[in-house]
Amino acid sequence: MAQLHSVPTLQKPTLSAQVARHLLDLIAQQGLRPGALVPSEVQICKDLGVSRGSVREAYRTLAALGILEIESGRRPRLQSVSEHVLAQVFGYALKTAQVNATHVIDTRRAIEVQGAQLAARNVTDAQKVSLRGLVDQMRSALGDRDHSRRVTADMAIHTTLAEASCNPLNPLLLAALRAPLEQVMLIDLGNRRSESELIRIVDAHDAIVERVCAGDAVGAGAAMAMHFDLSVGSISTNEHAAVTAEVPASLA
Amino acid sequence: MAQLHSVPTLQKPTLSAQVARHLLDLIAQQGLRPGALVPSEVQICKDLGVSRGSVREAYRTLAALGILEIESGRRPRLQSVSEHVLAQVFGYALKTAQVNATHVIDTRRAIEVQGAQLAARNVTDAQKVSLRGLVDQMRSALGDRDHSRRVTADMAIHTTLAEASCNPLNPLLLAALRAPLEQVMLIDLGNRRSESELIRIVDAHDAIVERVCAGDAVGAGAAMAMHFDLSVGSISTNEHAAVTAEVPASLA
DNA sequence: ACGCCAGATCCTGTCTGACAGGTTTTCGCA
DNA sequence: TGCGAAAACCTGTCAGACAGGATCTGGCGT
Repeated sequence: MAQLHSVPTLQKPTLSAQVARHLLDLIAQQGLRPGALVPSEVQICKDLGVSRGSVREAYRTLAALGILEIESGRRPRLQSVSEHVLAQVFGYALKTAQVNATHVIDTRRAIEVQGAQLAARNVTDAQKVSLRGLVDQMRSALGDRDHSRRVTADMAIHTTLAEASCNPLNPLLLAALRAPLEQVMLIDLGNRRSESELIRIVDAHDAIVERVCAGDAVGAGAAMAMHFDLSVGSISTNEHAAVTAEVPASLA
Repeated sequence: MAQLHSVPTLQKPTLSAQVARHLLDLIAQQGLRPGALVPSEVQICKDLGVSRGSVREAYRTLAALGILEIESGRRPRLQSVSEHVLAQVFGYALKTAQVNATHVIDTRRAIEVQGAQLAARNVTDAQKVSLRGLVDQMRSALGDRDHSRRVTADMAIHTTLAEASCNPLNPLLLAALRAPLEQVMLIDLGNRRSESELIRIVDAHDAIVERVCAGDAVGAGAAMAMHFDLSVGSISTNEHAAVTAEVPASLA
């Protein structure tokens, strides 16, 4: 029954790790859902007979994993899984050069291409309206001096598509992969693009949304793949971009 | 300069959160890489003038995120990004019913289809040999009473393909999505399959490996997609499986 | 009887000081 | 010069204490 899966990164069953595992077992046992209250630190101290310091460290570990929401004065409660933790992990991997921006973008491509396919199957009417409105907004922002409005609409389209896929992992991973990229790539890509490039980008989004709204999964996936290959190609013209550029045709 | 990105899950800049951010800044400033040593707790205490308890909590947070490797008696050092943290997050999402097994498998499908495409481009000769050997091993294990040998080879094929994709995020996410599934789906799927199903599964892996070794990105992706749809369809025949089952043909 | 406010209670954030046990370094002795 | 033991360093854990925010409770006033 004592299943040692080593909660954080510790191999010797330290006390705080055991406390953390106890908490996780408690959650699983009682089938707690996000928002549920968990025992206070002092309560666990008395229950398990360990010092408050050890319990605090366990709580801290679970809070870092996005499992517990801890606020001063309040009972700790379970948190909905959020992108913050994943974003931190990916951000750390990027900052320490364990992965590079191309890897992250490639993974986003995989997620978003499949997400577009699923979105075409599951998109709601309200989401269709929202998506079309965002495309209009994007196009009308083409003349803006700064690109903030266009970029905002761009991101909102991707987010909405991820939500429409009805797989909560899609918006989660999208946000988690996007955030660290923005921190690393300080240069605003939009500012370096030519007018014709910007128009092509808007057209690409238009095509994606159109295919999604039409319920055309294959076309939506192909349009999303093409969008990525177009953008990646204009960011850096290394041989890798050329490699992935051949794939989208296969999706059509 | 004071960029408040809220390290863990705390909005009020608590002391320990500030310490954690200080550590991260230190890492970024000095361009530290995995394996590098970071200051000890006591050192940071003296440097920042905070109590050891607060510093400990910060270190604990970073350890939970897989950034620091902390062991008794040793100076803490930077860790290579590992799947453990991601697996914990996904496992928590699964256990609290924020996502279900289908979502996880769908995401794996997206990752692995693209991974197979990239693997076909980047696979090394040594990996080709290894992959072919694993397929042989899988086929020769068809007659085994228990399925452990076949399952082991199966997983090794997927892992090797992910590594061959030359995107470190692929093996990372594959492992992170696979581990929690194994904990949740206690029923050994292999034991419920018929002989003909098992043969089809081996053939599917054979086809994937063959396309990868031939450098056929499109075919490799299609074969991987077909493998997933075949397996998912036999796991549960809900309408969702039917939906995704139509996609693979488009990839061919 | 109802609503509001103040005190009591609970909980987290932080500090101080201390000791056990493991790891690394250093230094003296052979 | 080489090796072993002691010293220095580091994390793990404990106890007790106080500040401040959040919540609950009960009494007071209308």
